[in-house]
Amino acid sequence: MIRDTLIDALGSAIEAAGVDPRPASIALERPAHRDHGDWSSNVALATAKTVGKNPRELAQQVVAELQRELPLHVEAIEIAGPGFINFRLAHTWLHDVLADVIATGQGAFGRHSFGSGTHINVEFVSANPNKPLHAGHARGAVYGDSVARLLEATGHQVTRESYLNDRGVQMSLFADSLAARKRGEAPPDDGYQGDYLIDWADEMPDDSDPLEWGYERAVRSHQETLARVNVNHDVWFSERSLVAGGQVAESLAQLRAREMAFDNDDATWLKSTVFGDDKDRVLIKSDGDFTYLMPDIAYHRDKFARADKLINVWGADHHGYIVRMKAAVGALGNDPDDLEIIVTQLVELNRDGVEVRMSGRLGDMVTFDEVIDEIGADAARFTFLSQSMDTRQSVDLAALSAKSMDNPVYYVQYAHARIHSLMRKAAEAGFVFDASTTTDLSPLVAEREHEVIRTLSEFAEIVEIAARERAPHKIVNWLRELAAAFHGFYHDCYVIGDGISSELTNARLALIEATRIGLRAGLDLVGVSAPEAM
RNA sequence: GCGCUCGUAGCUCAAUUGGAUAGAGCAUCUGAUUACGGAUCAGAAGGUUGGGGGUUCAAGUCCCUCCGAGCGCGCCA
Repeated sequence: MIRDTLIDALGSAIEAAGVDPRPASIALERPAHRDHGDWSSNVALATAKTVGKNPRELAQQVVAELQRELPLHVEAIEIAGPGFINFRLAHTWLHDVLADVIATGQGAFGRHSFGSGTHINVEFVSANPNKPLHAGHARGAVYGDSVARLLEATGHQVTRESYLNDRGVQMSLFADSLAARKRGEAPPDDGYQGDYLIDWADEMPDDSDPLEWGYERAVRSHQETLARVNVNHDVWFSERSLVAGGQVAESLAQLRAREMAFDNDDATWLKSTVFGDDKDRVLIKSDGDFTYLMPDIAYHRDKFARADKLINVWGADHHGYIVRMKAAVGALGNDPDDLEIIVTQLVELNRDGVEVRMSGRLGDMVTFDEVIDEIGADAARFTFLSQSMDTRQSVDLAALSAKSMDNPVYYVQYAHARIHSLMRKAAEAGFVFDASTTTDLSPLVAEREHEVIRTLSEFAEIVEIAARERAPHKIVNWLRELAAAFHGFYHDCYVIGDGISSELTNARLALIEATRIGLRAGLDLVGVSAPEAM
């Protein structure tokens, strides 16, 4: 890769220039502005101080060494600003990139292996199994799944998991509410009021246990909804199974053995303050019941027995529990850093500028299914993944339901469909791209063509960063850039036609094939379909 | 009151984790096609990155302090 070539060259030049001490690492990045070349390094700036030299002077020395024998593809090296070293590359670089994309192929493009040997459990959704998923679950669901996709693409072994809170007061209330509906009565005042229970009661056979039947019905509802947006969990983990299997008791015994649990005021407490929590937390109440925390601890203990690292995707309203959950993990003897808790900020849903409620006890909520019905699975995934989970997201359903400019997913999918259309046209004209034969890429000299390849060249790096930072929105942004570069190319550069030589047609077919690979690979990572026609 | 997450163009959001002149889309205005799908392309305009101070070669990014927003703060789950 060109990146390694340049870093190696810089390293050698720094050594030859007699820099001492030598920098621990050499940064190489893509400048924000094209004027600053294709690649840039701030190594002179970063090193100057410790060496006691002026940054530009140091850059001069390094560049003088580099000039002795220019690295492959390098056309010019310049010093700019306070001491940046900028590399300007020949077109041959991009031709190599393009050939490499095609040789790599769709299945492997942008993939890495640095996660090999690490098993990560990604827990997400984990909604209470007593009502349909609501719109507020959507963001976390597609986010968790795309993080899992990114982890898989970087070599990790991944388990997608959802936790079921299937015991306790809420489940009894749920069963009572369902039973009441079955009798044609209103649910208890503190029960579940939503109309969905009327439908479920209708479906329920007369001789069924409302709790067991309702529980299974709710889980099935979650699974069916998630499947519509390409989310399929490997494990649906039952809280009841932990209690029944004795793992809660074992976990408590383990905490006691480690002197991380103690009795006080007729209750049993976790020493979470040892791990930075504000106060110790109750595990067993004075009435003898568990708090929610105790089974959660047993659950995380179980997950750690099955995976190396845990990722929990939580909604913003749960951020207050992060410290105590990590403390609990530490108390069990695991490294708290091996439990990564990601909080997704809320989504504000609007319809024509008016806010709609996403959840509510009375059942006046917008369900996840309704969102999918309204805007489609692809738009739902693309939209909810399009920005960082750190900030609150504002979404207008009316704008997204229209196949319009407000909806970037079509812009990207349209690029993919256009490529297939082009290939069909090319085939009619007798041109069929064949990846197994070498194509002469030297006719690709237009800036529009280079922009497409330059964007493709960034993909592998973007995938790595997106995976490490758990940031699928970076893939979404890259897809928009690639689509934009392609549409620009498409507009200015004809692939087939009277004035186009067969050599140029073949080279451009290679370009659009590589673009197709890129679009497909990126869309796969965010779980959005890549249609061949729209 | 305390804590967490934030505050970037009229709107919705980026910004390679400290890099060079803060970028896209939408909306607004102006243009482009006798050929491959106009769900397209090009251009213009739009900013004191909430305010103030600090750190350094360099700050939207780090620190302090105000202002504002969302969400939490139970022997509920």
